[in-house]
Amino acid sequence: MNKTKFPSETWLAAGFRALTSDGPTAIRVEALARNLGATKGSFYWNFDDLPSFKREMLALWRNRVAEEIESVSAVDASLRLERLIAQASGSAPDRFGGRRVEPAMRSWALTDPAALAVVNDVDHIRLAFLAELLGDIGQHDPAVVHLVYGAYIGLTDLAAKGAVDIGAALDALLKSVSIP
Amino acid sequence: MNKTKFPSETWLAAGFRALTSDGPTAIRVEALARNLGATKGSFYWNFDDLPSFKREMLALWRNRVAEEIESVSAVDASLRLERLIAQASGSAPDRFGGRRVEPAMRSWALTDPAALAVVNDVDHIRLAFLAELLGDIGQHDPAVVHLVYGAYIGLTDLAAKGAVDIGAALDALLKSVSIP
DNA sequence: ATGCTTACATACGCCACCGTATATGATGCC
DNA sequence: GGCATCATATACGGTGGCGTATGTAAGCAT
Repeated sequence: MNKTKFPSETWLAAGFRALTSDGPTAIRVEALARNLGATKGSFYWNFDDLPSFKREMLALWRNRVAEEIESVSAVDASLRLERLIAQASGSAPDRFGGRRVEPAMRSWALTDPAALAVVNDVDHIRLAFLAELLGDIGQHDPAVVHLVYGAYIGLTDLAAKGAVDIGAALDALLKSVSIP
Repeated sequence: MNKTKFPSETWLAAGFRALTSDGPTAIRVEALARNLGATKGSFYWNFDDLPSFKREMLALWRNRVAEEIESVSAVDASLRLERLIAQASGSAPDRFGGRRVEPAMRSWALTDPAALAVVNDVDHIRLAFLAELLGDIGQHDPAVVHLVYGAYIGLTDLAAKGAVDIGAALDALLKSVSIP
């Protein structure tokens, strides 16, 4: 049997569930403890305090995004764009709450400077990679890079409420901006 | 001199300032009162309670969006798209917090069912209008309509943090999807 | 078996907030 | 000038959350 009933990963997963379902302010020690059937004692054993816990959540997400980009840049150059779209529109390999994480993180960034810093970091990582990919197919206009990324962000928001197919829309977009 | 020191519009404006700067949970009676130099007494004179106050905020925004659409649909058909872009990218005629209202509202909708209903309503209004405009220029693909709207949403989010020119990106998009 | 450490649980003080109940100053009316 | 009503202020009880301090049960070491 396991030694520890509530390891830090369990707490972090509960944090992401709270974030995606009820927003950043739902990340509260006692609420998480109730949901897990634990108490605050375990939380304060695993983490210094609530801000520290949030920092770990943000770092976790940032690393996951970086790994996703890495995994795409590892495939053959001619397949990267398709792969990127598949990853953006598919059921993301997201351990904590699926596609709803992206809107929740951006929402978080609107009010929390630490979250804003991480989201800005993530934006730079993805924009740089996207600029490279679009450059490879002859598209060098920075406005177009921003456009594609903006469309991705907006579509993840609309898709979180259903009724929008990210893949179809992004396909239409890339067909438009590519220079074949 | 004015008769009332803190009419309901003053409270609502403070509500929008709180929403755009610190998120929906910053809409709190005592915090608003502090910011205005008033006390809770005035708030509970003007509004039944906090949920009622939030309902008024949501209704106000919904009506403002509807008026914006109306104003665009009133101009000559050939100018509507340009006008729409100008309105989307320019310093919006927004009485409460400028362009930051849009991301804040969508953020609010992630956690509050009443806000979600209003945002969905607004989405339908704007998507219907956009489908009509794009149809006028021969673009009938629903995925493209979603794409353009998704780009608008995502770009308002990116623009709220600076570093992105909505107008340029939307211009590039419409150049791509139009069928001249 | 005794003691130390780990991983939690429980109990407490504190503060922020909501909503209500009550008080107070100003304004218009007669 | 007396009086009602308006608009706001003040005072209060109750809730829920944070962080800390303390309790406790199980594992391992010697």
